[in-house]
Amino acid sequence: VMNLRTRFLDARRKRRNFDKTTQKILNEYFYSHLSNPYPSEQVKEELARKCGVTISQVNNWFGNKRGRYKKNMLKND
Amino acid sequence: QLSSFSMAVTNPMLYYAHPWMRPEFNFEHKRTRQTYTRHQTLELEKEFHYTKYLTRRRRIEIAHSLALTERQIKIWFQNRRMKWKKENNFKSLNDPNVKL
DNA sequence: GGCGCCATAAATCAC
DNA sequence: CTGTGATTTATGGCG
Repeated sequence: VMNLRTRFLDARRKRRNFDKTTQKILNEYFYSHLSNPYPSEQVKEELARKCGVTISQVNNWFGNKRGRYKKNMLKND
Repeated sequence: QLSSFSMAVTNPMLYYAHPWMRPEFNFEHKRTRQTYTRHQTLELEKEFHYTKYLTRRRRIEIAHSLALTERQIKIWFQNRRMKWKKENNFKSLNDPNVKL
């Protein structure tokens, strides 16, 4: 569609899935804080460090997780 | 019959264990997002390259020429500034241990 | 008192 | 086709 312009600048193109350890750490935090899955900036840094990813990636992960978890709840109650 | 979504909007506490799971908008007018055309994006990028901040007058001009609202232009520039900041901030040594 | 920054939602993209 | 990490529109709070 409009993917010619960003064809060389888009980080979506070189996306790789996180490894199992990273998934485990993030999921553990998420599910053990289901009542409020919004880590503080300090916790985000800690998670990023432990997972070996950037803060932005942690933000992306939680954003996607919350949205998709919510959407899934809606689909099957 | 009502879908679980609209039921949830009617009775949020009944269907959602935690507040953050509650939808932002109700079922009938659910939030949608307009994707801008290649031309619109291109023009906006061009303008951003010229100035990071828009005057009111220029904002009106662009809004008319691209068939977008002033609000959309304003927000686009805000988002673009955030992106710009993100790009140029991470360039300058903030990462202790990030691979490639 | 609107404007910019920020965290975030939701939709969409690219793989 | 599905899943998932990243990016694009859009909101609301606060300064």
